[in-house]
Amino acid sequence: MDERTFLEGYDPAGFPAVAVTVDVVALTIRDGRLHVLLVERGAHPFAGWRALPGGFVRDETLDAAALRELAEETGLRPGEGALDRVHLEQLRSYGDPGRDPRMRVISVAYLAFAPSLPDPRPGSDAAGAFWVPVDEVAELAFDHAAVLADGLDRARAKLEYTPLATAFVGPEFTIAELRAVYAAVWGEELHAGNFHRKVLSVPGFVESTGETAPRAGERGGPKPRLYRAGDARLLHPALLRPAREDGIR
Amino acid sequence: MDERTFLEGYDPAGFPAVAVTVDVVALTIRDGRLHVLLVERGAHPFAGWRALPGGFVRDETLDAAALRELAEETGLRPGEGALDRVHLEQLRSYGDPGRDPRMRVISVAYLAFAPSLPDPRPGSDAAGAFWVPVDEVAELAFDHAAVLADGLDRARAKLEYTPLATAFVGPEFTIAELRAVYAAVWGEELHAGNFHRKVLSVPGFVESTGETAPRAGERGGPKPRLYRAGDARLLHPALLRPAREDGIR
DNA sequence: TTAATAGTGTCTTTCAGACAATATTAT
DNA sequence: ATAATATTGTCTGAAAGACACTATTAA
Repeated sequence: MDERTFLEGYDPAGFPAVAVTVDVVALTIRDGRLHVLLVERGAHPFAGWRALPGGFVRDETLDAAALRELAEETGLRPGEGALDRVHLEQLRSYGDPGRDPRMRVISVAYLAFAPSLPDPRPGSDAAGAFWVPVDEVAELAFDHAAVLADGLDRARAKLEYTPLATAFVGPEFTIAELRAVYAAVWGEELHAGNFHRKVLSVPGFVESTGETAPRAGERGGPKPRLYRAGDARLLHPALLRPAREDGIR
Repeated sequence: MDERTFLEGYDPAGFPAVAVTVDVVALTIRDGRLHVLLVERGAHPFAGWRALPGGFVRDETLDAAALRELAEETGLRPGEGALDRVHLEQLRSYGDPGRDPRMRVISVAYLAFAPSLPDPRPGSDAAGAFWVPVDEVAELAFDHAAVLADGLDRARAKLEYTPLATAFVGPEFTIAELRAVYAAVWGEELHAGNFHRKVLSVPGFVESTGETAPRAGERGGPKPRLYRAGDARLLHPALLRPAREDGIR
């Protein structure tokens, strides 16, 4: 039997029923605090609970499914600007039997990083969606609390050795804005002077626009210079996080 | 309708047929070279091609499925030693429509690191399995070449900031053996003296057994001291890879 | 004896982090 | 004027990498 004959006679129904979903950990920074996009579930199971936005995968790539879910839950449309600047990457998959009471569901989780997005409007399959500060997130449906925790770990780690922080700010930004991103994600203040020098010393992290902001901050100070994201994909040397417990045992 | 009523009336067959598989990138070091476990497919599709070991997920966790596939393809049994020392972690998932000609298949890929394992014996659903040096791997079935590439990237990166290298050696090892792991995975020689001092200076990476090897190397030299893996889960400071192109653009 | 290896010492350069100084701007 | 901020300078200590040296052992 050659491969063609085999495929023609192949019966896909011979496998156990498994569903595949994508769930998105969408992060943004508002008022200097890290927020995550949550929805309130309108349907069973976990009706009334908060959850990560997500849904079943259709005839599309996993990346496309994640972007589609994000667009649906935020009410933003691809091609209209805001969504096109979102950084999207796969986080990991979750598939314990019993994580969804309906049936076996494997969820491919994604991480999304965006500059401050507008308040979402309810999508079709969510009773509501909203940005919640990550340190105020209580119980979540399914195993979404673990997914969120993994997503935050990944985000915190990636700030160290990639230029990911630039995904949280606009196309032009000041060093202080970049520092605010690190402070919000890591949850600790950074020394302004050392941070400034360090960012400028990493090749390809940021590049000067030659311009300065039209106006200084609300509490005075010189007009800061403006920068854009550079072309580095890895930071070398990295911006290491201030000494957490050495070598987590 | 409450949640119980909903679940009782729920019909899982209402979803499009999707299959979920696990594929394993199993790495080991033999004769100082990094090898990957491959199988020769006996069944369509891609009959006769080489592929990563893997198969459909049953009623088990994804981790368990990966370990089971690894056991089946190597002929090793859990609980008998060798397999219990294998380090297993999820890599990422692959789900492009069309990556499997039979139907929509989402594959959750795993990375496995093991000390030198015996030659595998053929599993039930593989015509054969064998260790292949990673730099001699040619075409692979499905999108497994990309999966392998991602796995190698991950392995190379994790050597830098985790004690992963100790998963490639036995329970007691010499600094030179550890250095050989780094050399094999990174594909470049490391300075023996600096490596030695560096490894010992990272807290929790290795701990001395107090013993020395009964015999020196084949080409002379003093009897090296023996070490075990320490309790660190992250290396701090990290063992950075020798200057690849700065900040891969 | 020879050659290779284990382990240590030293020096230079780079970088992180603490601290200080100066200039600029909103209020 | 005052206070806060942007940016740059200086200093110390840690760490990476180059190189050298000694002691030990197989062949």
